[in-house]
Amino acid sequence: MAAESQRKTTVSSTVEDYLKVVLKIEDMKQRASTSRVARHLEVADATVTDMLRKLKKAGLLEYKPYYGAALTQKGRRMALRMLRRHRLLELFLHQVLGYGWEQVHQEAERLEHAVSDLFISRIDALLDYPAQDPHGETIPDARGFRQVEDDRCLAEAETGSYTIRKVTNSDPEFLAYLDKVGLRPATRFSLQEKAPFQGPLKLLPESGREPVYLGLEASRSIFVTPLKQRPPAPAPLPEGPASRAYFGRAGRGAGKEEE
Amino acid sequence: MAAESQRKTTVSSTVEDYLKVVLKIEDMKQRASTSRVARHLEVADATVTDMLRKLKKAGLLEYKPYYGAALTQKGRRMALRMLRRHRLLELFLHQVLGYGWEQVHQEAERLEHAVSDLFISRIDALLDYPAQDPHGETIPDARGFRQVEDDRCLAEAETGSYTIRKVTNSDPEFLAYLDKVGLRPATRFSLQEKAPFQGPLKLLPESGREPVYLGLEASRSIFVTPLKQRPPAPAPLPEGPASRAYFGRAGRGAGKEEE
DNA sequence: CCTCATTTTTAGATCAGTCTAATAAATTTC
DNA sequence: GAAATTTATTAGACTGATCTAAAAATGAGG
Repeated sequence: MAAESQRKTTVSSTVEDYLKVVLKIEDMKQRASTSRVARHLEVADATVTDMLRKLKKAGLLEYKPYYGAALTQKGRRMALRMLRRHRLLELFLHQVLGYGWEQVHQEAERLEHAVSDLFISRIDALLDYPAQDPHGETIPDARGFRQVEDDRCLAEAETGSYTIRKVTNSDPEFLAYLDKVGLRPATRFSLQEKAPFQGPLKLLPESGREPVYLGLEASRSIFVTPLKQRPPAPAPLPEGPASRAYFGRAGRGAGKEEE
Repeated sequence: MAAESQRKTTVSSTVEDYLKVVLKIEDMKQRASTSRVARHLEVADATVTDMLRKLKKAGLLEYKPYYGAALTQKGRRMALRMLRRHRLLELFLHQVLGYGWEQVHQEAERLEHAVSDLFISRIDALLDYPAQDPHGETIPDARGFRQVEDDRCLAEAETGSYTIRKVTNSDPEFLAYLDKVGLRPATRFSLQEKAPFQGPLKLLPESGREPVYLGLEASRSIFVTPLKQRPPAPAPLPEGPASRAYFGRAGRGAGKEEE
């Protein structure tokens, strides 16, 4: 092994949160500027400046004053580890403890800093090595690899038939609402109309009762895959809020790997 | 509701640890002196002095300088809440995630500060409202009541037949050893000899192969109930390290309630 | 290329929890 | 009951994470 390789640095849960946020911002193809990081973490800008300098010193990210931060290999590894923990925990809470999908985020947010690697590997096995969390987000594998999917944002979709792949919004109110109107990962629906000028979208969920009207802003956090005529198989996604049973499912979809 | 009743004070996990330790010391019928608390928490005495004064100010305990601390109602309620969380978590880790009984303590120690009340009530239900943790310790109920058992310490027992009720020691090495020689809660054994002058005890576990020799010190953390001739029913205690199934068991033994 | 608004950093402070070293109270021993 | 020992408290300092207010850099528009 080379000189300065994988020493298992242990960091505070605060540092873990900073790394997670920088990863999230980079994933959105944005620059991880001081103020952006501060907004996500709800702390003062000055606090972030200090912290970024500290994280740079620790080799977890690069930092250029007045510009912003970018994760290093090491920082990225740690951030992905947290992402994996978070999502596995969310799925565990949903599947084993019957949490609603609007409840899982908050609890996972605290647990991800507290559980051991053993805990994570046990729930991973218990859940049969799942690939998605209850919001449809990809769970990075133990080495930090993630499937890269090409799903598109509902806000940019044409009218037509789709399956919901993931919902990237952790606001409990919003998620509870989607759940109520029957929109969750793996749900099929048709997008019937898009009103112009930021107008609402009209969707018809497959279990087709009432049409659902959704604001443009809301539609930005819903990602879909187009349905190519007669869908071949039900989309592979865990489901059912209070199902206590463990569920199984192996194999991954097609797609590239990242990281 | 009266004026200054149950306002839900939220405290740091450090405070939770102090309260737990004071409860533990009081349970051992000892005075919660500064140094004793410091020893349990592995911090400097001076730190404890400060903290006890702070906890007194918060109404969580009484504190007399140069004497020590005693929990108030409020402090006791919080300490029992932590005890319940800790023990439920231990059992959960053992029963659902297949942790060995020597592994559960350390993980629960971190989780008890991180999980929500919802988490606790879900695992409580999942485990079917259990009364003992994997070490045989009583789990306080949601209101903070505990069964008071009259079991005696093996160190003070006469030769004869016993059932192991609980093991009050969280040292993984020690627990792994007991497990190896087949001594766990609910195990029946006969105490065959006690060597004089702090000498070892000779026990024969019911699944009687080899006799086991145990130092006097070790025997202090093992609590037993005498076996009255032909035992009527197997002792009620969850068991088996990697049993993934949920287990059920209702009802409580005879015994007084406390707190 | 100069000015103004925005963004970022610096400076200085606070808070919780901890430490060590020095002092003081309590207890034990002779 | 005075001296010695043990136990506890005070004093002063540090660390990590945060804040506010003031100063400085960036970059956009004229």
